[in-house]
Amino acid sequence: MQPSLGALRGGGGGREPDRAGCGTGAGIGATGPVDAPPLRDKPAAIERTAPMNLFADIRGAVTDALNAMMAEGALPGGLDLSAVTVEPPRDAGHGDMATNAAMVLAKPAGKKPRDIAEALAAKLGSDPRITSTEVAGPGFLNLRIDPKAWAGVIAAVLADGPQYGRSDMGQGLKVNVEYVSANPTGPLHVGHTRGAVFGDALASLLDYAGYDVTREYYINDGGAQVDVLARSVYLRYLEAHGQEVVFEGGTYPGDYLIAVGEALKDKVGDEFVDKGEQYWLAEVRDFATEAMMELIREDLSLLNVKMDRFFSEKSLYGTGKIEAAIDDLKGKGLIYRGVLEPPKGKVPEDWEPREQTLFRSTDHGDDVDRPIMKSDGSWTYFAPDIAYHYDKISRGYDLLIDVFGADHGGYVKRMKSAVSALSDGRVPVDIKLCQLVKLFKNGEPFKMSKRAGTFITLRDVVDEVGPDVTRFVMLTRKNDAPLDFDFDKVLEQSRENPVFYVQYAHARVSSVMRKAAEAGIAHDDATLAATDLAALSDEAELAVAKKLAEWPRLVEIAARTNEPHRVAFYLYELAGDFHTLWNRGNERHDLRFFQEGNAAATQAKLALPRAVAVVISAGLAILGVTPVDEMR
RNA sequence: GCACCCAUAGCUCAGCUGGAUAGAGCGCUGCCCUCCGAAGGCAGAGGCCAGAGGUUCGAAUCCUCUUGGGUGCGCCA
Repeated sequence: MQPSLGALRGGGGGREPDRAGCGTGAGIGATGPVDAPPLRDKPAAIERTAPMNLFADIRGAVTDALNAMMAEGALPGGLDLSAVTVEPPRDAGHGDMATNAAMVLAKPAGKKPRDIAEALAAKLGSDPRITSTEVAGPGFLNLRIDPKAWAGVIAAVLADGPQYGRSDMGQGLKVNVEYVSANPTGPLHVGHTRGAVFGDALASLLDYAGYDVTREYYINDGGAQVDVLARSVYLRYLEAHGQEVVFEGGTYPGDYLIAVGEALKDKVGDEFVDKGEQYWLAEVRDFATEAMMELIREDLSLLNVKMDRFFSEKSLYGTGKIEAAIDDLKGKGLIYRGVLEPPKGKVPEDWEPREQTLFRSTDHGDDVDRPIMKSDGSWTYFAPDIAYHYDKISRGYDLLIDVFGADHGGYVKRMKSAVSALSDGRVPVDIKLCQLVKLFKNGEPFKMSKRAGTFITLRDVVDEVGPDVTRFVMLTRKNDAPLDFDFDKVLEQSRENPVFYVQYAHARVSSVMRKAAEAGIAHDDATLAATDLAALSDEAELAVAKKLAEWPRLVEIAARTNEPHRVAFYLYELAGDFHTLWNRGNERHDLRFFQEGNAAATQAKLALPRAVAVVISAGLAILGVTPVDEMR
């Protein structure tokens, strides 16, 4: 396929800061520290029976044993067990799981770690799932797990299906994820694409982890940039009436406004021609903004991003909402008239002391107080955003997440301080910054045209590589690390390309299942789950089963840190373990999934690859990627 | 000047509320297809985790400082 990136869609909106524009400039982003976990004493909104989570189960066995030791006096009572972990050891030679219990409890218990470990080992020895225990290193307790337990994991995956890995960690807490929030002045570009994919995957991840998630888009339709948009559309409108127009500084010359100008002509005829701005500005602004939002919704739908709510900044004006939010702060003594110090070192040329209305954000962790009103009496960008977050808080969210572009790093502290002040510190807000996306083609930097208003859009990218590849690749880096996106490499079919590698694993499973179907072997999940899985004993098979056992744990870690990229990396690892096993079948026919002429043995072997497919599908669903049944 | 982010193998990057001998891909060297898709797999070489202190039983991870790179810094959004 020959890429057709030459046909760039023009676009405005590249100049003014845009809260979601990951690509609007070079920038190392700041991600605020993850806030304290939300309150956990609320009743769960949704009753869920958590699916099997072997690591959590074994941790439960460990804490039960520790509690018993406390009850028997082997340990002092009232120890805090929250720091006790059960993890896969980095070195597989150390066993299947390891707990740090003895080490973290040594000091508070006033005992030697190895003594605690020995006693704990004795208690755990009676657990049928634990075949051996070993005290090692500074006080680790290494556990070996009965192969039957791993087989149980496979059966659980097949029984739970896509629900395997779901967590009740979120306890139904309400979380609002705000993302994209691009200015309604043009189509979405590559930078927005990353924010859109990241926010959407994060929302899905949190849902999977048991939170009650709302996906929300804040429309910046209240500021000066929509006036610029209106003037730009007006020029296109005049053009549609046959006039020669010039796009001077501050207007958007992008082609995408031509159709809007024509549509405006169709609607109002020549009513606005040669009229003063005061006559048409408000109406053209509304018309243009609505057209841009329509465009943006279409762009989002190309990526299968579906918002629960679009929140208009404009709706905060003239409705008393901004005033109400500011009044709330005023009531807390956080609004005052004052003069800010000039920035040290680099003083702007036109700087002069000026009294303005300020928010005492320093009381809530900011470095300087922030102006909320301009000298002409209108609000700054910050003021409606305060009101917007006040609205979110009043809607009862337990946790807020904002996904911004890296160029909004300087905005993080004031937003956090505003939410802290408005909610009296009750509602945590985590602000995730997406770094820029660097485009490449054939390994060469893909330069955007210098011509004003020309850049690569979301639509360009999705048209070129498709929504699945776009989404997966955007999640192959941490949000705060810059991302290289090579139009050729992301379509390459090699291990280097994680999208392919994961999809290939899924396709291989589908291939085997097709083969089983052709041979007339029953291979539904219930049948496979009921087979004798004890036959799975090879190292490579157990490695895959162990990786499947980690999935519920991985989900919780990823959700706790608000880092959906962890899901993508996990799937890559799972696919790798699976490919290893697959290839081992070349030499060891007994490790093949399809056992020639032996339906029962084949069924037992098929359980594992089928479970792999289930988890890959579940993981890809979080990322918003469709699994494939065959590679083409 | 201040704030925030980043620094891990030659290159691109993971690294779990602090855990044992720091991992993967690419590249390099040597292997594996009469057999479920070799678009794959196995093995090897390759590291003072930017530097220096500190906290800890234990630090790539937390704190302080330094160096290097990036971003932001009163009526832009």
